[in-house]
Amino acid sequence: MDNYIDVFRALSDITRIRILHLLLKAKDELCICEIMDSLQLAQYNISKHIRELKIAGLVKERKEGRFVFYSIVKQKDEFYQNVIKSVQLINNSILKCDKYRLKKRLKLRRNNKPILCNGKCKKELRNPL
Amino acid sequence: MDNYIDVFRALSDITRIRILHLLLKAKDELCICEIMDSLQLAQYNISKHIRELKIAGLVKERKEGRFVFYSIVKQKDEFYQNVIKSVQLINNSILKCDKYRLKKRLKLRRNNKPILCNGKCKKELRNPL
DNA sequence: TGCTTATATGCCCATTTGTGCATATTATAT
DNA sequence: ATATAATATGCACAAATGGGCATATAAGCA
Repeated sequence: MDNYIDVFRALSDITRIRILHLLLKAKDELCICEIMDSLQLAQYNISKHIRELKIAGLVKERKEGRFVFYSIVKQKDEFYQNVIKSVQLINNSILKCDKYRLKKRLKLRRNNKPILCNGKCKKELRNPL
Repeated sequence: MDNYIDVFRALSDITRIRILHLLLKAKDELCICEIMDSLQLAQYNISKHIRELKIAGLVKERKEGRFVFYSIVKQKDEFYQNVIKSVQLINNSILKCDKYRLKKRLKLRRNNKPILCNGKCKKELRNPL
């Protein structure tokens, strides 16, 4: 972890903090569609922000079928761990709402896989809130 | 400390990290002229960056005569303390050089006050390296 | 093969950011 | 008063940033 500036820059955006909080809360992998529904933001937006989190070394991906699952990178580096802890200490109403929507969204999983929103599944299903 | 984004943004610049490291290393107040000589950057540059650190709540000032002394804000807030710790964990050669120059610069103090560079004191004195 | 869904990316544009330069402000000393 | 030194700030400009939009890519399914 020698890209200190990149890490801080990645954290200097509210959307990226929201994404990290979701991933920390889930303690698991999330896919883009689940994140976008939880944050109620456009897909391309989430995708671009996650890319920056990956570049900063904060998030990693795992591809499975048509899905890409993202999760927090676990590092031994003390700097990294401190930074993650700082992120976890952030607390405000927006983050709470995000987590509430995530909870609802995760209930739509089947076999621990995100639902396929084929055809009739539009916004009604995606945004249970 | 609810301006999380501002704090991370303030830390996402190498010059500001260098300034914070000097202040942490000095464990004391430093004035602009000492910082600019240590970092070998223009005065207006340091001044502007310090302003952002102040806005983020990371640095405070104390005016005394023609000097303005800057120092790290001591906060009880856990988020803030974690962030400062993260900054302290950063370590690279640039920061080492800065601290070396600071050490030399501080030796020029008289009565624990920065030297006044009146007249003949030009770059020769200011940049002992 | 063709269709649908999940994700990524390229382009445009408005805003922000960092730096250089000049100059303003404030305080001190002569 | 005036000159000098320490610090702050306004302006210009190039570069980076984030969002919106359209579209590309890739995988699964009918």
